[in-house]
Amino acid sequence: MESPFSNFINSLSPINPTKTIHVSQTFGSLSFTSPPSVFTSPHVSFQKDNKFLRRHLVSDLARHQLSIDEGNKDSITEEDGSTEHHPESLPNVQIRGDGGEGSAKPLEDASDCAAELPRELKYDSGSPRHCEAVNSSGNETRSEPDTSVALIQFIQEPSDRGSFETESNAKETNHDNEEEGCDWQSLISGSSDLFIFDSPNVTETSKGSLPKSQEEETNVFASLLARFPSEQAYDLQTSLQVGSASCHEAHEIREQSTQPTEATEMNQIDQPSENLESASVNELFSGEKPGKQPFSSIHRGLRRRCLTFEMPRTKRSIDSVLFSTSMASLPNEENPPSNRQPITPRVDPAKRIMPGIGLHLNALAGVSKGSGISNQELLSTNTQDPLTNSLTSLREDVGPAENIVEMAEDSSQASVRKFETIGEGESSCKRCNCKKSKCLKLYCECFAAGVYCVEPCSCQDCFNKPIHEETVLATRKQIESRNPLAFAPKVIRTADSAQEVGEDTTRTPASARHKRGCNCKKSNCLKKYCECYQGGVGCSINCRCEGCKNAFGRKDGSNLIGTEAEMEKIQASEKSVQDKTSDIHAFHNDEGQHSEFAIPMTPSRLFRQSIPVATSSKGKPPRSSLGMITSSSGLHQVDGPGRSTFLRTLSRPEKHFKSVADEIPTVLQNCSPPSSGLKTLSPNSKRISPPHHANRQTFGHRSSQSSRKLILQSIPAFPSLSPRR
DNA sequence: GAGTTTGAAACT
DNA sequence: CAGTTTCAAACTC
Repeated sequence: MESPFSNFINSLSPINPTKTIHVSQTFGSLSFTSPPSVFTSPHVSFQKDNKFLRRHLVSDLARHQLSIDEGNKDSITEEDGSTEHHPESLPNVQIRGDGGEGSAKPLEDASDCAAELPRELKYDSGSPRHCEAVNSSGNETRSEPDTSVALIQFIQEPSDRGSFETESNAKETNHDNEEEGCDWQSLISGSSDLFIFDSPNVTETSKGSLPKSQEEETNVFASLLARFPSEQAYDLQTSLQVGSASCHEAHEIREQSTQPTEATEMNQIDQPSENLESASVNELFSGEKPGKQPFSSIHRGLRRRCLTFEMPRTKRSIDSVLFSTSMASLPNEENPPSNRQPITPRVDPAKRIMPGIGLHLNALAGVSKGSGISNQELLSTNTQDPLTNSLTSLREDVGPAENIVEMAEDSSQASVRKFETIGEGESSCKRCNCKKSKCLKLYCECFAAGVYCVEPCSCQDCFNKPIHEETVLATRKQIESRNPLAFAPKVIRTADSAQEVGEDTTRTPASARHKRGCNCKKSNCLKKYCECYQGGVGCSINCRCEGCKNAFGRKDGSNLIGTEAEMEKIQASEKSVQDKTSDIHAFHNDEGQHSEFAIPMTPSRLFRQSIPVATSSKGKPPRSSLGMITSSSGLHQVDGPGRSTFLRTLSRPEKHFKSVADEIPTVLQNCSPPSSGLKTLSPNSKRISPPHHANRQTFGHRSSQSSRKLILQSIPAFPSLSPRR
């Protein structure tokens, strides 16, 4: 850190030093601690994200801001310009492309970030995944340096789209940076992977930063932002804006979250790398801007730990995510997925494996275990593009902090994401304790979340490891063949919820619901035995539970959604047993606030939150009628069990039905005529009938409706649901 | 930490 | 598709 850069920084602004400190921490944390698989996968823990956290935070913030300030990109850019941090990322870029221009400032500003970026780039390049990503992307297959180059290109693109410095140049710049940041490197040396993750982010930041050459920077950013999907732009902006602050926060977060070991750096790295590879690389290289979106997605992906096998899919997922996430439709992204062969990505199992676990997402994770990720991957691989996309998007949603923000997107997309945030909530990093399932069945939380088992797991005869990638994939496929949604997020949040949640990521939207619903008989849905409760969502029509007292919302429609629900939840969490009485109390507690959301959340809650998001993305929201109903209605009514007679898929009535509907993005639902059919069809014929109204009613937040609309609009991209089934 | 409870997943 | 078994998490002590 003592490098001349630090000196510059110091001279420039008092703030910088602090940044540098943070940075150092982050690096250290990164290098030393490997966050657990953060991503969507349940395993993923917030902590895991250390590195990710930054980005995520930033991204999340950015997302939020974006959502809020969609129109204010310019302002953001301005902020970026104001904030010196952004420049940090730029420095690398500047050095590369600008030649003389921005170099000075960027360097200065970059002291922290810049150093990181170059490093990241370097490392990234080194990571096998990067190479893979590059390859997969179809861009030039490049050695490690190539990857860095690619990153650089990204950066440059924003600034200088047409003019890319030669890769060699980029490399040179990188080297320069590296040299300068030797300290960093030394610190980081061990955690190349981590950097890789960062790299995507970095690239983003760098993009934003690149243009920075002071005055130009703002303009450039604005243009860039405009180009980029709001989210991405946001991320960039946020990164820039947040600048030191973000860095600090991120660092802090990391520190807090940093789990020393869980997610090995490899894992984290892999995921991010995957994301990067799939999204960033492909898009960036191939296209240009799409890349940015990918980044956002990437961030999400990063969080999640994706199984390596999923890698290819992850790309898709990412793409899908991008779609979902990016308000603007990204035809490119869509195409890429198709073009990109999810499978190909796997190309180097060794790489994936080696670096760590592949991510498929979270995202995550997520999903958690994002959940989703694996699902996404699987799905994607399987073929059902639309579904997979949705799923992937869902997974992406999973991202922890992002979850909330993303919720809307996710829900809209019905795809994946969010959850995984949950995964984060999972933050605890899921760990399984499987003894007989070999971690190849859904019994295994890790497997179900699409995450590889890690050290913390105390499983026996575990096959859910990169080493057994093939087995894992094959098993997944089998399971998916049975139930395409098997790996999809279980909890779905509707767009409404997402919007509702809006800024408060922590809140569990009333609209969020468990896809399948629970079947609790003895726990009264007041314990984690209940998947709904565990997911932090209320029971819905889909639930067949008996004596439901779910603090998050009862199946019968007694909506506790608001404060009451929170109260109950809290009480329940405190002491599940006393729940009955507590429930009543909870109801009484009607404070407008939903403490739940506000509440820091127990891990479970966090997890839930994140999860719901992810899930939300996947499916429920989509169900036009059903989804709506379920989400919203869940609360209100209906009788139970949502077993619908749903026509379609339901061999097993509800599940398939639900899953399908859930999976279907809200957009699709809306768009698709079938929705109407679905509504009528709802598995629980009972429930369905009133879909629309019920839904609306049920939705705690009316605003949510508007939000949905928005989401829907944004979502356009989702593939048709039909394909799968 | 061991044992029990619970409900999802898997199987028939 | 319903019923049963298997399984592992959640919970209790």
